[in-house]
Amino acid sequence: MHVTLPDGKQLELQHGATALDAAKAIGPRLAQDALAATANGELTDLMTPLPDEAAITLITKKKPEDAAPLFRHSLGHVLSQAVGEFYMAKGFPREAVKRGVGPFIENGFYQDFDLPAPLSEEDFPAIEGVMRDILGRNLDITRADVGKAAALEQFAYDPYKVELIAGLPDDEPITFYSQGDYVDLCRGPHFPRTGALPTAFRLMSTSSAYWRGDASRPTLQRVYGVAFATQKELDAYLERLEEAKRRDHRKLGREMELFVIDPLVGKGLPLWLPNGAILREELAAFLKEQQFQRRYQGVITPNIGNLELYKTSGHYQNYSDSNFSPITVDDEQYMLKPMNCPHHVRIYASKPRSYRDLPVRLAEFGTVYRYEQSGELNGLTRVRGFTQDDAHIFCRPDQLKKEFLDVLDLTVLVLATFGMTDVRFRVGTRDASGGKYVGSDENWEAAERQIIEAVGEVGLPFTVEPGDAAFYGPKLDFVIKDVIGREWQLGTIQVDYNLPERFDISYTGEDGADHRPIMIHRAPFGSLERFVGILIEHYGGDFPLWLAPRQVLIVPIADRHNDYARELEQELHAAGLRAEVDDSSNRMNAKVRSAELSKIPVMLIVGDQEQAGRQVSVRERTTEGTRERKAVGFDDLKTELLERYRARA
RNA sequence: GCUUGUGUAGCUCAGUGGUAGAGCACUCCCUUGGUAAGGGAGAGGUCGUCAGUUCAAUCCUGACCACAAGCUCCA
Repeated sequence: MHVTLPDGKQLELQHGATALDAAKAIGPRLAQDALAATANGELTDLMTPLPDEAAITLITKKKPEDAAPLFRHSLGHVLSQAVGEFYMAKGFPREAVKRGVGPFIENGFYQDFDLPAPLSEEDFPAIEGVMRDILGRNLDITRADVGKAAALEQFAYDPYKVELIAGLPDDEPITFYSQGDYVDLCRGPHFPRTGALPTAFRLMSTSSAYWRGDASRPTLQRVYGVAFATQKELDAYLERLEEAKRRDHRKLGREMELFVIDPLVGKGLPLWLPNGAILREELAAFLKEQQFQRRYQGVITPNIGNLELYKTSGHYQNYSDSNFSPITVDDEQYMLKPMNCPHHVRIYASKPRSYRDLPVRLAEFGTVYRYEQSGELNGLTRVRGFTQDDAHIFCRPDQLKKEFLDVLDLTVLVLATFGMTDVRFRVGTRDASGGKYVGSDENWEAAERQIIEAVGEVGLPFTVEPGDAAFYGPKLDFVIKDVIGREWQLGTIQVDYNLPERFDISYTGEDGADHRPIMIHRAPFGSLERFVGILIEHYGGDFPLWLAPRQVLIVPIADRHNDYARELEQELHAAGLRAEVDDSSNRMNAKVRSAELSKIPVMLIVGDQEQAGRQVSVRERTTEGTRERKAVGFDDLKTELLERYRARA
């Protein structure tokens, strides 16, 4: 076989040779330092046979981070081994610990266990201790091919492994990786020995995980760990987690009095406090202005609807699990509205439509209710009652592309307005097998094709995810990462040929005949709840002036300046700015501190000097830090603030 | 819904088998201070809920409720 090295040098090795063989052929020193390799661009380990034509690079202890997935995976095995030893030390037999899967993940690894007694996070220091001990033993990690029968015999005690092995093809060898007396079914790749693994790891949490992700199968206990090549990287990662905690919208939401979730009202049903309501209203006003310019028309629809409506739309049948149960009134059944679309369709159908009327763009901040599983609820980002910035565009086929592009343009504008750059565009299409979709194949294909075309035309990077479509049509979602890397879907655009058909809506064409309109569903924010939640974390509570619930705080230095301060407050308020006076008996330093902690963007400090010349001393929070200006004319400042407010800066 | 945790004053958290404490916030008094904490006093708690064990439970046990992390799910 043929191996090409990064410098272009060629090696001729025996068939089945490994990266270690290649390293040995180059030199004994390299063979000693090598930890992993890439073959034709893919990470591999030192013990797996190379392909017959391989361009390889060797990864040594100088740059272990290049092989992070490998050491994370190996540390997962070390965890698995350590947990086994931990339970044996408690007197359980070796076979008592059964294991699900244990892959590497973004910053670390996890391992699923079926344990004889639950593991708690208090056990982590002890288990980490065993792990470090295993690293200290410097066990060789070896790879072996075994036959299926032997594999089944080896893991006869472990039903999970048996199931995994049984699912593997009969004729291909099954690989095991071992270190010391620990053996696991594994495809690899791994580090060559436990002593080479980084010690910068930490066990983070446990959780339940369904065997094979299936809620009807047994629950396993999953242990998560993070691991990095160096302690410095681990520390930086932990610091990021701390930062995420500081920015957590649930914490800031309470501190800044934006919202509360009151169990007496109901879980997943947030109450917007005055400060939060301001945020929400500012966002709504921003979008309404845009929609007005783009010729949308506002509509308002009720929060419940007749069950027949949702049977016609298909929401009732297709999403029975996530609807609130119907309410019976006078022999009729009603349901809390899970979607605004059916209502908007009926508004479209409320009068005959001509091709001249199209497109019809109906917009509503519509509140919907969905029964989310209790474990899914999360602050504002996952709730049971929320308001979508919804709109439905009914258009002719020849208008579809232009309309879609306009919606895309609006969404890009929204994201840009908030400086959201780490956004992923995801095209959700049907998956071939699924039966939950309504409508004809040709409609689906046309819709999917047009979304992909339009997105391509705008030049946005996107991924296509089969199976991610709505039941009535494919969609384009905007997905943003929060501070700790969790992804949240924000806006969505969906092309729908099916609801118009289900509701049998039409327009009269130029030819005098009836034609079927196409619907676009769109929500640039997605939901106001989730968007505000993400926005709080995005800004860390430091909102720009236009969004800040408390914009200006006037700080009188002594009581004798209170009247002047109140006078300024009156004027700012009359001009439409959210201003307050801190007339408490605190010292001015304390007032400044308290305003800073409240993240109020503009502070006006007034004392004798300012009062004499109708001036203010300005202290502002900016992304670059504190900015101070002394002796600023109040009227100029007011004009400046108003301009910034109107410009949404 | 599942697993592991957590639940004590508005917030952040101590604490004990003999019915509770701090800091901040709040109220009042003193202080009138020039860009991140002036001083003092006071008020505030059914120790998540309901059962059980006990002479006695905030503490131990159980169930429930809520919350957190993750899993599953997300029109």
